[in-house]
Amino acid sequence: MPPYQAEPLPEEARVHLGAPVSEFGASLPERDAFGAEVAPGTRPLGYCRSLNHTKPPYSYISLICMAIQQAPAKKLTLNEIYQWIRQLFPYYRQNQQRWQNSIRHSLSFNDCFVRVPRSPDTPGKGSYWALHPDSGNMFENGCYMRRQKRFRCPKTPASPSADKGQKEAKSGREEERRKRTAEVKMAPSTTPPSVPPCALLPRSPSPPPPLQRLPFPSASKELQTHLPLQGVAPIPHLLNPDLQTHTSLPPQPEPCMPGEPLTHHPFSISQLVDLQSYDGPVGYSGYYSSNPHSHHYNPYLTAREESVYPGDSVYCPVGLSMCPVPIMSSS
DNA sequence: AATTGTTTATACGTAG
DNA sequence: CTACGTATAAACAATT
Ligand SMILES: [Mg+2]
Repeated sequence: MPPYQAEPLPEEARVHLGAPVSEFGASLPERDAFGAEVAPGTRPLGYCRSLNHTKPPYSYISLICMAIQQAPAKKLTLNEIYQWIRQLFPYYRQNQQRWQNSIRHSLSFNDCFVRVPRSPDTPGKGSYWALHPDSGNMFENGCYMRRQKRFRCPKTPASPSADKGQKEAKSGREEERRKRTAEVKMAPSTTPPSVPPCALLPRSPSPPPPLQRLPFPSASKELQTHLPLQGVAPIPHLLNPDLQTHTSLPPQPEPCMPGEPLTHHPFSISQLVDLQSYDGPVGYSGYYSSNPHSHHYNPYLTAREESVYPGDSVYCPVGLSMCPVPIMSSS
């Protein structure tokens, strides 16, 4: 038996099939791609793409950052991170063993995440995870899949003499690289349906990242404080109704209040909110560029792990990339 | 025992 | 091409 066997049937399935039985027991209001509440039975017919969630264009690192930053306390337990992600992105309702392992790995491996000892004697396992004070805004460039440089804890291990960086002299042969796309996954015969317009249309033509604050689906204190051991809705609402209305957005332009001293991590996820419950290639309001002479990491083109179920069509905007691409069109 | 956390190894795609 | 950032798997150790 495989190490991890996929959930028999993604809890998701049921949810989408009508029974609003969230994994939290309570009837969590279903959200559409834009975070709008979907009344039971009100779902548009074509909406039922239950198991066709494409992988959100965010690295685990960025997801974790978002989760942590939206938390009032700016710190979350592992499980809370899981929940936040799972809640927001239906895609992560599948293969949990897999991505959760990756999440753990990311937390440990990356210096930008630091472990914060748990409160005095709060019941529960594991400590909190927070962002390293100096990690800053790691995604300001708008590339959520790959940072230009990964934050390294300034601490130079061992002798501070530092001197030359004792780089990982790991040169060594990179070995064979063939295999590769040996067998090109024959797409589900059926030609991938043309990408839904919304998938390509920059929702907000607004140029780069205006750093509007756009609060995340805050788990509101309710969750935070009484984070139910298990079995209760941790994240009451993903979106503030008023926020969904794109009409009135920026409540506060500043991500941090004057009162908030030191370490603030402006994530500038700006329009990201629109991606809540990212359920397929909903319009990624951001930073795709078709700039020909610049190859940028395009998650849709390079998704390693299957982004969708076999047989399901996958919408993959092609020829686009993630990063803002220095388009100084102005010039 | 299960969850949480650390670590090693491999693979992939892009940046330079 | 190599270097780097990331994804994934897996083998543990630590904790509850
Ligand atoms: Mg760490």
